[in-house]
Amino acid sequence: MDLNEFQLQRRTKLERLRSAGIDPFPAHVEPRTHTLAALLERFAELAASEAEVRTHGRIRLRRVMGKSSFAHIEDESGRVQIFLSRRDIGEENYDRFVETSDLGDIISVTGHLFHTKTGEPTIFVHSWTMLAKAISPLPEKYHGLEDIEARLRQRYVDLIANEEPRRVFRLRAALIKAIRDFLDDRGFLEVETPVLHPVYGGAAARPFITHHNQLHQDLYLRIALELYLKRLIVGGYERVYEIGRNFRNEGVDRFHNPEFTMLELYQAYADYEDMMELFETMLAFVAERLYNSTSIEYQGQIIDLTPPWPRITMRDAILERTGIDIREARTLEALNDAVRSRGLRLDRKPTWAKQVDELFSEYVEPHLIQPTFIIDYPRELSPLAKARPDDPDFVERFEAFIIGAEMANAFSELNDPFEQEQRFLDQLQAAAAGDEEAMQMDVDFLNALTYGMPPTGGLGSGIDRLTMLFTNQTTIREVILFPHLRQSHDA
RNA sequence: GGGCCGCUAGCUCAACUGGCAGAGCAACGGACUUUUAAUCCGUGGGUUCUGGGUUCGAGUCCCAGGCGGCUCACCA
Repeated sequence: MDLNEFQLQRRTKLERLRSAGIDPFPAHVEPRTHTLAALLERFAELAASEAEVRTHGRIRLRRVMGKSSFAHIEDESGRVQIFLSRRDIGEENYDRFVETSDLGDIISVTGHLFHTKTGEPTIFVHSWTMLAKAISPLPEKYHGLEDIEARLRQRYVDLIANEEPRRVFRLRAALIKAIRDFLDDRGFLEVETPVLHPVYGGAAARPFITHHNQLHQDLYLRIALELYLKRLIVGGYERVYEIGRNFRNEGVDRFHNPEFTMLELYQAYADYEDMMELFETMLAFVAERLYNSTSIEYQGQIIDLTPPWPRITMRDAILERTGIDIREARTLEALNDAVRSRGLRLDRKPTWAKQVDELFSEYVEPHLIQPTFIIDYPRELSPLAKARPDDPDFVERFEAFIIGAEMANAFSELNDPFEQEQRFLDQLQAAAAGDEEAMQMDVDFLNALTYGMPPTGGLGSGIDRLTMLFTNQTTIREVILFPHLRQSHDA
């Protein structure tokens, strides 16, 4: 380790402790009688009895004033002031505090509780010990750590210095627990399926490739959970879900990280309408759990998650925003003509369905701030979804949008093995034509369907984006503890 | 990947059209037994992201590269 000036100073203090026979990283810790929050909660009672308490924490503020000192120590639960007096604690103990402790050190104190004359609840320290000497200095006590790159590369420092990320990641955990509770109560079984896939599928995305040395086999990190969960529906579990990491070899931006957490769930004897009911109910449940309300605030706007949410067909949504009826303009040429005649600016896509998707992304999606279900997608975009009986160019699929971002994707699952085979063949053709995100043929999945999969509704939802919504964050990296960054040269 | 912007002390930030690299916090030394981002006096601390170039002189201008942010493209 190369130590800078500050670290060398602290190491000298550490050595001073050692030569006084004190281990700056002791193996044994006397258990605390209270966390800091618990001390504050029971302060009146504890102060009145003058009971001796023991508690631990990191020194966050330190004010040495000659023969007495104040400091604030912090643990996960909170922050409390401590007071040390040279007369009361003993010269050796006191001087050791002044000479060897620093901001950032983790210490243990015993003492009784009292109010200072300004009324602050304070621990009157009887004794203190070092639990872990901090060698590196903390960021500035008032501004904390603000440099975004430093915050992400050294999240541990960010979490010490800044309250906001601590709040966000507690809420993230509460959100995931709320989802589990909701699904468990509805009779869903939580399962775990492979991360390493011999064939990737279930989504349109490019995979990460890895290799099993012993088996001489290339494997893909999963891009979706879908195809294994549906195998379980074939197997007879009627309600399954998995919350797990997906990996997609795509760009990184404020809505995308190469690895991200996905919820997927499948329910037998259900369709996409049931999935809409489930999703809107689930998010309202989460909001109630986290905020005691089905309305939440996001970036200054009130987002009302109260069910039911509006359902708009993709056709109507596009018609409303652009005046183009995709049921009229049914070919790529006709669609391009319509786009051109209205003077809309749009990238050219190779197929009708992709052009429809482009039109939607460009002109509709950014406007979907309040929760909205967009339903009935072009079949080509959805190779795993069941076609609408009344119009087989469209499928029974919806995506849920909130704050202009896709929060869920769901369909009535295609369970006809022959049609599924044809859809895979269409994908292979697209791949041959240069579509890098086209799906692979999954022969074993087709085999599973030949044993009969009940009519099933399936839904996927990005946990990271839900967390953004529920923690009022504008970028995904603020809701992922260690988001992906390019390798730094000083790392 | 393209465009634009940024990178200065441990942290938060200054430094005019090129002219001695600074402040606050933190640190170190001193004063101080009820402070609250303690206060007061003093001191030290720099690969100005890296490497080239222009210039008497570069944090500042030019070229190349690194990392980050925003944005466009792709994706959830």
